[in-house]
Amino acid sequence: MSTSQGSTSSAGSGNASLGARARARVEVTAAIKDEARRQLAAEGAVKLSLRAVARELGMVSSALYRYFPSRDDLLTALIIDAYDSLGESAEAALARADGAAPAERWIAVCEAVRAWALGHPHEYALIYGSPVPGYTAPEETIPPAARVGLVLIGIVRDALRDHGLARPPLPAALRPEAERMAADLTPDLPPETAVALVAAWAQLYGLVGFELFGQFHRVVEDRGPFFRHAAGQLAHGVGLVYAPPQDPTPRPPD
Amino acid sequence: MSTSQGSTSSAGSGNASLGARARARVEVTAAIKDEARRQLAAEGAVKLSLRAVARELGMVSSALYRYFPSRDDLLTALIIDAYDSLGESAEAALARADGAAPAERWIAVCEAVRAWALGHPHEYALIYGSPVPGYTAPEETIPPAARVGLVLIGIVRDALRDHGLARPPLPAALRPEAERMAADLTPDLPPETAVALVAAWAQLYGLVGFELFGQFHRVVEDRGPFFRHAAGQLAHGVGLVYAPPQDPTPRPPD
DNA sequence: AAAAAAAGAGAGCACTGCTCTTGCTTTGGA
DNA sequence: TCCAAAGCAAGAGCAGTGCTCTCTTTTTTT
Repeated sequence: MSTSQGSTSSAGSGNASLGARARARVEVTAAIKDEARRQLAAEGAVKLSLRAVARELGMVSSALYRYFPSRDDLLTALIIDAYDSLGESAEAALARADGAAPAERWIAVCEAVRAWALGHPHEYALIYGSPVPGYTAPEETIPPAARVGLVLIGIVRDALRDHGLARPPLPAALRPEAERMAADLTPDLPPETAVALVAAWAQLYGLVGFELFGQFHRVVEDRGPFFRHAAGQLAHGVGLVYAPPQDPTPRPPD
Repeated sequence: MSTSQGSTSSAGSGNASLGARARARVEVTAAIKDEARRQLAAEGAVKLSLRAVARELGMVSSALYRYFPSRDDLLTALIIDAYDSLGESAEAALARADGAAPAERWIAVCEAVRAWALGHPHEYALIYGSPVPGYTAPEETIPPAARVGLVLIGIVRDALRDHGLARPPLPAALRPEAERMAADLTPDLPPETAVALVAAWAQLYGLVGFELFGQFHRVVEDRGPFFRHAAGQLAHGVGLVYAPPQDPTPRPPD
């Protein structure tokens, strides 16, 4: 679960070749991020206070600005780490499900996302909840944010190769956009699948968010089985089910 | 779109029978809410400042505490209004789609939710985004929060009565919970439908949230048709499609 | 060894939510 | 009608925030 999340994030690698000052810098930077992550996990992004972080680290608040030019930059660093941690969880789940049927692999990844979200609620809220107003995600968050999506795409790609895919029909109004999406995201997948995949991707976060943010309170109680079932339906929606392995390109049903 | 949203929310009704003081109170209360809503729409919940609201209204900040005992209480009032405004939009859309096929009515409501969200992004974030940490939604937000859900349930209920419903199979592990959910939420709908409905409900907010919070940036460009298609797939998922009108209780397919 | 770059410390600014005390005005009962 | 009680506005003040300056110390580079 907490694969790369804890402790001295990027400091562990080879910093022996660095001077004392540079080494201290990466260590202090990591310490700031760790303490900030602690406060984030404990109290949430809104209550994350630069002054409190500095206080906890025994430094004065202004010194912290040598490492992060603003509170938003600190948050951005945490966002990137959170995306990476979540992506790593998803990738690990996929690796563990190696060899399973496509729908099972899909469900495994969905459940990994859910588990990560339940284990890191405030970090999940930071990356998939309402963005802090006035804060616009900078470019460098985009690649880590894409990791889970890439995992899902990979599952579908493999399924197409190994088992074939059901292809839900597409309304005419959506066809141009669908082809654009397919070309941009998944060059080797049919447009119908690209659309279904993106929709399922978004819907997955609807399920997770509703559970996490309390919308299922007194509505869904036994949430594990419910989620698993819903994730299976999502898999079905992208065409991931029970297509005969011997027919690599089945015609769309109906 | 902005049906009950603007201006003097609860003040418009009959307050002629009230004394001058009481009348002033409802007026000031409404003015505070209106100005707060303005700031919320402009800057988001985090930047909503009691002092700024008071300043704008020409009063001193401490005076505002006579009307709302804390910032959270003001936010709660705004949350309730937002839920009601969204619910009203959904209900109005349903009314406009009167007579249409069940799936079309479903899509109309989904599109109303999306339109409201796009028109009131910060208010949407307030109610469906990450809750402000440390803030737990009080009881009085629950009924207004349920309005959209009730609209969706109504559509499905009508569809079952008038056209019949496809009933997706349910895994055994989910059956007890499904029956509990059906009994609590939709006494006249089958458990399979209750589960599918709740899942679709959550997934709808995944679609809306991803669009609103920028996750579709450079992924989905022509979002209107995409959303309409996805909403139609959700309708399909709850069994809302093309069942022969002459057979009121069809057996589940498969 | 001298110059330059980096880092920490502290004071200070403008802002926040919230509390407390001090007066003023409206209200309802005697 | 008078008067106490309640409601309300104002101001000062507390503890906290992000952030920016200046000044001093430490480390690195030339």
